[in-house]
Amino acid sequence: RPGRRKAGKERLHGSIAHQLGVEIVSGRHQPGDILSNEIEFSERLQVSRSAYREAVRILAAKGLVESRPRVGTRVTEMNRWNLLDPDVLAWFFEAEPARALVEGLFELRMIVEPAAAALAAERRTGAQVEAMREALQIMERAGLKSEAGQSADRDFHQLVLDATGNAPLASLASTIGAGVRWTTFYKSRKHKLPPDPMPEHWAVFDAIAAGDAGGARQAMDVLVANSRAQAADALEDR
Amino acid sequence: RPGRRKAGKERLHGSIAHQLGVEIVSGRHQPGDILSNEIEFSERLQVSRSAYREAVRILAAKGLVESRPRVGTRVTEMNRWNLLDPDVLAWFFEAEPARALVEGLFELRMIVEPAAAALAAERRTGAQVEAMREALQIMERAGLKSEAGQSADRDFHQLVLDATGNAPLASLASTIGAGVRWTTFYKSRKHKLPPDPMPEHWAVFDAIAAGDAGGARQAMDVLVANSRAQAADALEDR
DNA sequence: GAGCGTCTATTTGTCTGAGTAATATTCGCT
DNA sequence: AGCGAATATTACTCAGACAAATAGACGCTC
Repeated sequence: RPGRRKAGKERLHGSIAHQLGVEIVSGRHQPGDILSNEIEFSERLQVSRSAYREAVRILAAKGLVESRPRVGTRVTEMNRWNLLDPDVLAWFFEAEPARALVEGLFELRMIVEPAAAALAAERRTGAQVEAMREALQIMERAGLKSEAGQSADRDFHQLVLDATGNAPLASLASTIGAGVRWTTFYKSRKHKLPPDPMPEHWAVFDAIAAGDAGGARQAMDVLVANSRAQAADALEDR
Repeated sequence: RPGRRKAGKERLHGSIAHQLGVEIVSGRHQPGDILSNEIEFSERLQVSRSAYREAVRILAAKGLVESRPRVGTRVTEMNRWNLLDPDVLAWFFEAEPARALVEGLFELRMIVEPAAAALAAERRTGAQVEAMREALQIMERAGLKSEAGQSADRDFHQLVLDATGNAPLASLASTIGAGVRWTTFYKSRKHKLPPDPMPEHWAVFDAIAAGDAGGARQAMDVLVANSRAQAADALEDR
């Protein structure tokens, strides 16, 4: 009972996976490193072997480690990691993520989200348009500093991706959502308060509502580019 | 010891996760369904509770199920699934994947790969160019019907993504690679033999080697579009 | 001395059975 | 009818044993 780390609502195996995951993505355990054997490791963590093993299964499912008899559990090469797994990404952001990763994620956003906005403009239903409007209104009222505002922001982007009717594309949302969360977090630490992002959001909305694919692409491009610029500023600061 | 399914080199927990994963993505277990409790399920499968539990941890790590005390293990809604997880995708393709999923994946390829090719053209190193050339030469010699040829095809696409220097983007490769594999599989079943894809591949290569971003984007666009068209044909057949 | 099969020790993998913790449901009380 | 406590069900955690796989050492053969 020595206060397991981050013991929120996570189970024991989950919190161990969490802890180990962070230690891996932050470089505390390098690729190629072999973790101590199950018995030793579980004893050091003061948990049963089963709990530890279930944690390892979780990490293995995300590509972070690989277990083999007689060898042990080895941290895999980074190119085998499932970087688009929501948990893995969250673990990256928990420890300070490498600059290259953040830039890579925004580059991916710049590729995917404008294209998604264009598809959404062509395929969105009326109900989806209304849901988007509502999200933006909440966002406008609550402001980006509040939890409700940030949540509405994420909802909006998720709604756009859902409106594409493309499940794999929408699946990127959780990934990208994590990036957005991180950005807004660091934004709030900056003295120079960021420009109001609402006009850009409404521009995206208007184009999607009007069924204007090209306009939606352009508007989303502007939106993500600004977000990216602010993240770049935040990266400068440290 | 009643011949576990797909008992290749997978461990017991892995093969159970595999089997259950396929049953879930193929709709045999619908979202919202609750799996029988651990004791009953593990007894039905004739395995220990630990093996079954580790399998469930794997599925939970990929977002397919969710376990809670007093409720059981429930299949989650599809929008929570990690569709970009290589295993999940492989499970989809093992059972016949829904038409919408295949189309969605190709749509995603059409968005991502041309953009990636453009980035690769700007950033590739000399060594990467040589590796790409080699892959295409192997592909040319071995032909697409052989395992070596298909492997070289995958290598080429992977190399292009690696050359972007963008890790999250490259992480999409395993996903997209799975799609490519599936396409070539069904292509080979079609009577009308598909057009020779080598010229398109060389066009992509030439543009990347020349550092021509726009040309690389265009060439990759053509390549993926053709692949998509062939997949569409294959979908027609069934 | 080189190559090849065998043997062994180490590690993960699997099994069993017990007890704990969390929580949806039920029941009784107000 | 609403609310609070008891209950039953389920996953969760633990402990200890045995099985299977395999990297590396060893010894044998030629």
